Amino acid sequence: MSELKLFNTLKREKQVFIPIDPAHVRLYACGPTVYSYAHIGNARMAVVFDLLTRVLKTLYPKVTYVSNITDVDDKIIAAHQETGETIDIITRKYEAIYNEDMAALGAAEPDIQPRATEHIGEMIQLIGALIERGHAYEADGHVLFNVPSFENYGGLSARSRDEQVAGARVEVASYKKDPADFVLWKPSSDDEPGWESPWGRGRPGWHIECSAMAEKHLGLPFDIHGGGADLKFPHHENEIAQSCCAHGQEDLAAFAAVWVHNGFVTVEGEKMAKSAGNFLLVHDLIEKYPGPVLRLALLGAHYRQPLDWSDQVVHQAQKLYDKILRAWEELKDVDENQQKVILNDHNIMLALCDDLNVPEAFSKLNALLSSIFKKPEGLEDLRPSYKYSLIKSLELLGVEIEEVKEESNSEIAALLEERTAAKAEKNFTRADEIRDQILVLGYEIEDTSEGPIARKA
RNA sequence: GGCGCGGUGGCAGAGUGGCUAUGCAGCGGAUUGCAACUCCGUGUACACCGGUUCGACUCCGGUCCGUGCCUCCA
Repeated sequence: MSELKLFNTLKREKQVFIPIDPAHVRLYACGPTVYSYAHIGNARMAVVFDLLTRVLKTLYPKVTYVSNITDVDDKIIAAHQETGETIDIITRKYEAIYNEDMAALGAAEPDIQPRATEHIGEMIQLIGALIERGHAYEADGHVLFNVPSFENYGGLSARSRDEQVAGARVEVASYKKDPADFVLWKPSSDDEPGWESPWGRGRPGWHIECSAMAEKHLGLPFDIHGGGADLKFPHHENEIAQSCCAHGQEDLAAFAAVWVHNGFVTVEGEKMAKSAGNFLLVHDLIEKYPGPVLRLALLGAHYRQPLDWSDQVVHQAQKLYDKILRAWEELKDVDENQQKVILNDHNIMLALCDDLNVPEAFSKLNALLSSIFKKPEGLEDLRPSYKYSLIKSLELLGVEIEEVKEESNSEIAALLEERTAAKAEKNFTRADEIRDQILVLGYEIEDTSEGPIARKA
C-alpha cells in the first residue's frame, strides 16, 4: 500500500499521514458562505479537497469528508437587504447552485454537508463551556473569546501575541478585554436573523460554527482540517482555540491533527476582487468550457502554490482533455478486465501520495497517453492494461469522460458524406469548402482510419 | 512594520547534491490531396552575490524582485 505524505501547516513540514483510526479517516474543510455564486477560488478548494478525499478513499476502508455550508453571516444579511429576497431563499438557492457547479467540476458532494443554522444548539453549548472554563466572557450583549486565556494561541499561523497586537489595524471595540479577542456570539436586532440564547437573542460569530460542526460530525480529535490559505488566520487559529479550550486541551493537535491549506487563485496575475472586475464565477465558466477542462486547469499547479488563471492555463487543460478523449476513443474496443495492471510509469497514485503532486501525476498521465497513441508492434497485449490504467487514473483525478461529440445532426452528416464523395472524385476544392463550412458550424473534421468524424471545436 | 511563500527554458509547471521532468507554444521531418489528429527530432532553464562541497539549480548566508496574510475572504 502506498504511503501518503501531506504538508501539515501546523508542523510546517511534509509528514507521513498516520490516521488516528485507520478504520475510519475523518476530514473537514471549510465550505462556502452562500450569498452569491461561487468563484474560481471556491472551486479550487472544492476540487483540491475532493481530490484528497479520493486519494484517502483508495487508501482507507472508510473516509468521512465533511464540508459545511455557512448560511448565517453578515454578508448574507447584506444580500437580503439589497435584493429583498428572504435569507432562507438566498441561502438555499446559492447552496444548490454551489453544489451543481462543483458537481460540474467533478467535485462530489461531501459525505456530510452540515448547515450552520442547524447547529446553533451545539454552538451555544460550546460557548457555554468556554465561559465556564474562563476562556470567554459576556460584554455588551456579546460573548467574546479571551485570547490571552489560551497560551498556545497563534501556533498555526506562527504569530506571537505581541505581533498580533502590533499588527492590529482595526479599531478595537471598546467592550473587548484584549484587542485580539473575537466574537463568539453577537446580538441581533429584530430584523436580523437570531436565536434565543442564555445571552439574549443573537447569532453566532463566524468561527464557532466550524468548531461545533466538526466536533459533532467527526468527533475530536479528527485527522485533517482544510481550507483556503487565507483562513489560517484568524479563522482556523480561532477554531483551534475554541475547540481546545472548550475541552481543556493545551495541545493544538487536540482539535485536528493535520492542517492542509490550498493556495490562492489569481486572475491574469491579479488577485480576484469584485472591484477589479476580475471575479470569475464557476457558473459562467462552465457555460464556456467542459467541467473536466476547468478541473484540469484548477489542478494544473501544485495545490499549495498560487495558481494564476489565464487563457493559457485553460488552453493547456483543454489540450490535455482532448488527448484523454482521443485516447479513450482509441481504446474503445479494448477490454480492460483482461489485464488489471498499472505500470509504475503510469501510476499516478504514487505521485498523488506525495503531497498530492498533481503536476507529477499529469506527467505520468501524459506518458500513459503517449503509450496509447504509439501502438507499437508486438505490444498490443498491453492495451488492456493501458485502458485499465487510464480508467483508474481518471477516477482518481476525478476527470470524467464526456463522450466525443460526433456529428449529431443530419446537416453535418450530409456535409461529411459530400466531402468524402468530393475527395473520391479528387475535387479537393469542394472538399476544402465543405471543411470550412463545417468549421463555421463549430466542428472540426478529423479523418480517421474508419472515415471522417466531426468533433466540436 | 510583523509573519509567511516564491523567483526554473517563449509560457505553464514539477523535481533532484552529480544522470538536468512534463505539458503548451515554436521550428524541422513522417503521415495527409491539403489539413486536423498522431508519431519522430529539436531547447543544458534554474534571479543576483558570496560560502560549504570533488561537484549546487538543489545546502548555508546576504542582496534584489514578486506575492500572500496580519480586516471579510477559498
